[in-house]
Amino acid sequence: MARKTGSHSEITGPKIRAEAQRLFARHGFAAVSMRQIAGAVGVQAGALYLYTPDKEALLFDLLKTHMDELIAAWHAEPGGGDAHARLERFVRFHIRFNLERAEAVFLSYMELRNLSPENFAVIEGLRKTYETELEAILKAGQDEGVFLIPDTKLATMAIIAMLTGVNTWFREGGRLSRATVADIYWDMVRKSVGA
Amino acid sequence: MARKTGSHSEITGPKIRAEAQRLFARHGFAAVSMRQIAGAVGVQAGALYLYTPDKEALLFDLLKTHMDELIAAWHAEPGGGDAHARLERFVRFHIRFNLERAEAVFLSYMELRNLSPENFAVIEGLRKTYETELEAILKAGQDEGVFLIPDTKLATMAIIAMLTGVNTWFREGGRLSRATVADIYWDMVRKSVGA
DNA sequence: GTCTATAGTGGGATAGAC
DNA sequence: GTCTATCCCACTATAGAC
Repeated sequence: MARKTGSHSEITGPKIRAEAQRLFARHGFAAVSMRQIAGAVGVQAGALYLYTPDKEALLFDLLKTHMDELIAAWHAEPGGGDAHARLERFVRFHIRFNLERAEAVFLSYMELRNLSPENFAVIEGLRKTYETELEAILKAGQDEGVFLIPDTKLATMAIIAMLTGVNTWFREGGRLSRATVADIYWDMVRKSVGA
Repeated sequence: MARKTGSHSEITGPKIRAEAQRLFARHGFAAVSMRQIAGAVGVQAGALYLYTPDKEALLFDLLKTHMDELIAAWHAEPGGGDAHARLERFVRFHIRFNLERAEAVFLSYMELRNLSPENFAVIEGLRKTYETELEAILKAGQDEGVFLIPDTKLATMAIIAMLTGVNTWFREGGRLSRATVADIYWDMVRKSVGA
């Protein structure tokens, strides 16, 4: 434990990603130096290049992992039920998952500009995949006659923006609990689609 | 017109702000250099310091001006009417104004981190002022009995996030016109507050 | 696997000529 | 009011010792 050098590849890799995520979210990708990340991890800057080919690849890894986990977590939720029940599950899932990973969510909205065009396209594709999950629910509800939605594409974007917005103001220990916030947002979403 | 040097203080100042806004919005504050801004304006980097004490002050000026103009433009809108009519005006105003100033809106959400604590507090105060305008409408509607809102603070944040989200996907010449988008969003907002 | 040292580049800001 | 030139510092990434 006291030694300063040695083999730590199984510890250092995840630690680099964790500290990079924290620093990028707090100060912005361009404003954070590799030296800062190395300092937070407890290694020298050069050592980072054993784990990532360059700074942008580190960012891409964070965003890609986040999007993959988001989609996997949604697929792991119980399915079935009518559109009304599925929409409620989506709303509660989205708020819960995003609040649990506030830093990663923040990054995945703010730092897309710093990706190469190829990497940008990958993340955008995953985002689209996730949005399509919500749109499918809205379309199903429209077909079943339980929702009244003028445009399902716009409703998809509107609902996701509204739900993701919770991350910008929610503070642990504030006036409302996560559960209460989710209840209230579900009430607004439900009404907005005419259910 | 052909001379390369001379006095242009009335042209150069606004040009610096315009190019800085464009570049900051496109690449991010930290990723844009003073040399880049100067190049876009057509002057040397040193000349920028006749117009701004430093890079951060340039950013603050852009954000402050935007927030002042947003609030002034809202106050210039016709007032009066019941809460239902005032909410509709707010929804249409917000979408229209934000689409007209997409770069400034983007900056005012993305680059707050790069302000000093004092300057950050100024912008946040102005944002709060604007949000309070919407909250007052929602409270009035709740009192008049025309809205059914579980929590006016949350509804305020939800509606603003939803409306501002239009900027992330709207493209001129796309499937829907601005007017149609505003109609659809107004429909969703109206329903979400139980009107 | 991590270190030290450094190459090479580019950053913000300033001084002084014109 | 703008220019050129420059100070000083920080950055990403790499080379080579241990």
